[in-house]
Amino acid sequence: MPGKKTMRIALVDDHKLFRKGLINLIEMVCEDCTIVFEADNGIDLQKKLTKDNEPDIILMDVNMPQMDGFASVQWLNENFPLIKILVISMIEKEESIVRMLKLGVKGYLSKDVEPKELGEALQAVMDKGFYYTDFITGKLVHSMQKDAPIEKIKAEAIKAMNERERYFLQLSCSELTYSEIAAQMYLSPKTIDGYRNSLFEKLNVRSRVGMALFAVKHGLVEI
Amino acid sequence: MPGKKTMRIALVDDHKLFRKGLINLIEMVCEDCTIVFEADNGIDLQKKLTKDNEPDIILMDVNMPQMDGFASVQWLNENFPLIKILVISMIEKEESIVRMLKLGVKGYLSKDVEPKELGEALQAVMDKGFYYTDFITGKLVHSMQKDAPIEKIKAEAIKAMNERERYFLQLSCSELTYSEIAAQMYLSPKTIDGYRNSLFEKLNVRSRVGMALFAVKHGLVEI
DNA sequence: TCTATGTACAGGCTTTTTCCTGTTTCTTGT
DNA sequence: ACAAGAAACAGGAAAAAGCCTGTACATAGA
Repeated sequence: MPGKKTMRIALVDDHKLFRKGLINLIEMVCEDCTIVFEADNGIDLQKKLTKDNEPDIILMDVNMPQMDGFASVQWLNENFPLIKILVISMIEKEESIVRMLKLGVKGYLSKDVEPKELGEALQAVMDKGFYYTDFITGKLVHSMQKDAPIEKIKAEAIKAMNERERYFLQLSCSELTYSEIAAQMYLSPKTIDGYRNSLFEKLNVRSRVGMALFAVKHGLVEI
Repeated sequence: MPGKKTMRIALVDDHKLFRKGLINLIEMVCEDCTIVFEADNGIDLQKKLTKDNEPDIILMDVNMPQMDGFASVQWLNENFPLIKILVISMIEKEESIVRMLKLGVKGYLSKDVEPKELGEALQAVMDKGFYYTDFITGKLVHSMQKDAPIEKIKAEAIKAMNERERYFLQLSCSELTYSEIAAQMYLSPKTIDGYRNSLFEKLNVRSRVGMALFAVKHGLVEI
């Protein structure tokens, strides 16, 4: 075994029993690991975490009283951005997983993870900075894809637009007035009136706000 | 070796030499694999792919003349949604990778992949439906995170809002007129005027469209 | 008690948006 | 050559949005 430098770990979970079990596991699978401290929730974490006892990795629960995992991760991002966070949760809802990943956590494990995998996860987070299982990756990819499939009706509406209309739609997603848009497109404001009216009908909206939101929702404009 | 049913594979790549090399590789690492056909690009694929020779997996290049990988995948999604697509590309730009993943490809390999890994990838796609390496997952996660971090100024703007303002902002992201919003909030339209003005200033926008786009961009409202 | 602050609201005004009903011009199919 | 449809444009007008200034009232500090 190569002499790896010791890994400093902290736990945030409201179930004391689970925490103790986890500590046992960690000590089993990882001889170079030190448990720096334990906390019951985010509030408790804020009290116990100081610059003198910064862990390398925090094992974080999601559901906790007072201050949950999301809030805790956010707080850590702002105050201790270098600490790597590994979520250990019973929640396997795609939404939670994706939300946590967006917050930048380095991994997401189920609470009934095998001890062996826990060790691998810790090692991976230390060595390459993250540990994402196939399950998590699958959720992630799925969540990316699901906002792609547009309902058929809308898809047709979008197809019904031509290039000029698309361009007009883009410009409408801004703080330009229609007069300014007209200038930009080298058209009369009255022509812009026509574009707006036909798009309102095609997209089934009643106002410029509705039109802009439609465009954003369906990825027709980047914001 | 368990008797796996034979795996039908097709290749789409404009480099004939590379295709031939790939076929050799596949035959080396996978004895149950059959090459159904090869195509030079998407147009050629459309000609050669029929209901009688549907492969299980298509190995797809990204850069190709006439009809590239993106267009080809899109066409396949619409016409042969069951065929699994494994991208083999020299392009490792995050944007391309993510775009392909959004289109639903089952894996993304580099052209200088080891033969062994190619075999594993094929097997994984057949068995569990996808094959995502750490590299790809990393790109994916990074691309999700990068649109999350809100510039500090904006973050402060968001914090500066109170509950009522947030609610007003939500209602503004609709086709309701301000009068209707006023009714909804049990306030006078004139008060709504005030809300709008203060939000315009806080969020640094000049129109309701700008305000709505801000809200969407920063996840303050779901659309 | 005085004062600053925040919230609700009004009048009055300009600009922008939205919605009509037309005209002209150009292209396209027959 | 001619009808049909589109794209560009106009006049006119109502509704909505946007922008001032200013008042009333409650409430939290000093």
